Amino acid sequence: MTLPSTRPRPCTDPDCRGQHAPAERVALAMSLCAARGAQLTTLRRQVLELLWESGRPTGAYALIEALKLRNSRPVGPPTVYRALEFLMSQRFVLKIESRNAYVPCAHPERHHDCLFFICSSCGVSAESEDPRVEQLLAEDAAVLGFRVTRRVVEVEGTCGSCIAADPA
Amino acid sequence: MTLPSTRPRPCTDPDCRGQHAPAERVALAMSLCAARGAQLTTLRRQVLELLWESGRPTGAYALIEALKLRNSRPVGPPTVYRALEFLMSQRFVLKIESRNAYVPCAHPERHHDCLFFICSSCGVSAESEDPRVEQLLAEDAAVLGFRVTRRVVEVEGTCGSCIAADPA
DNA sequence: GCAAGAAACGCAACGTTATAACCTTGTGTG
DNA sequence: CACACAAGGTTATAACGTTGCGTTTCTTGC
Repeated sequence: MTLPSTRPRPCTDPDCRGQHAPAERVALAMSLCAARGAQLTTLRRQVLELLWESGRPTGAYALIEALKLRNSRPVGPPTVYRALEFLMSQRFVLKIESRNAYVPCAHPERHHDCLFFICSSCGVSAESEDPRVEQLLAEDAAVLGFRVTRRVVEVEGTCGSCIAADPA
Repeated sequence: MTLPSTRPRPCTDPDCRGQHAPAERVALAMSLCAARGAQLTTLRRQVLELLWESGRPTGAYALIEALKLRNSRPVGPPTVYRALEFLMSQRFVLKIESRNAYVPCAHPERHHDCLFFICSSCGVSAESEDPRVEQLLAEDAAVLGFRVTRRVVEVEGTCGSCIAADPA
């Protein structure tokens, strides 16, 4: 399987002035790694590039297929999962739990919780954030005496483009 | 594998006056099915009972094992997945996406979105709801022109009991 | 430069979660 | 009885993820 053709992912952050072309995002990851003393190896960089080029949540096995095409030498599941683990530890990538798929994070330099809108029709996901939601979840957790380590917020539905294309 | 012993699941809804013992919950499901013209067959009822008795998110294959013990006659994965699909369609059960596991819903009679707090330490999940979160997500979706069909909100962390037991 | 240790990667096998495809059974209806 | 239909059984396989271990590559202190 080949990954879908390059498609810029929109940033839904109204304050965002960043460049979200794959090259810029990978360059940001490289500079963050340098600052953090982490190694963005060739393999890890390739996985991140593929995720940016895909434009939609992509499964680990699709990445394996794409790496095979790009590299001639095939890689196994553990290799890709380790790369994903690293990229997630650096917050360059996040997992969409409801899809068992992975997406690049537009703003790894900022520490925030992401919020995803995933289109059931075309498969594209839009990354967003809403500090008000984070705040409410923190309040609800406090009431329960619950210490939060991670938030998963995924909204499924139909994106504007698909509604326009097929107003069912 | 046997399921964990019976453990009442707390309802975090402050307005709740319902009885959450497994028997009461299953009885509610039966009456809702009667009203809806849906069939809560023996198998489907057993799966729902097991989920209520488990007290924590339970995987499909654990349910298969538990059904084997309870029934002598083993059931295959498709059978259990079909039962879960039915129970989810009736809103008696929800899936915890970040765990690939299933939990019974305390209030299938009300149409609402659930919010889960899942303890990484003991595995217990607390079901909650917060209309304010639903509202904010609806607003964010509207800005994107996105039509929502489902919300997944799962908060991972450490529950109060585990913090008290091991204040690391 | 070079040895020692750590980090990353390759590989085979395996474990877990979920679905496809097809068949059987039971039940209600004309 | 013939038929339609919903539910469940059976087999196989797809899809997702991990363990264990050996090898390579990179870094670091001398």
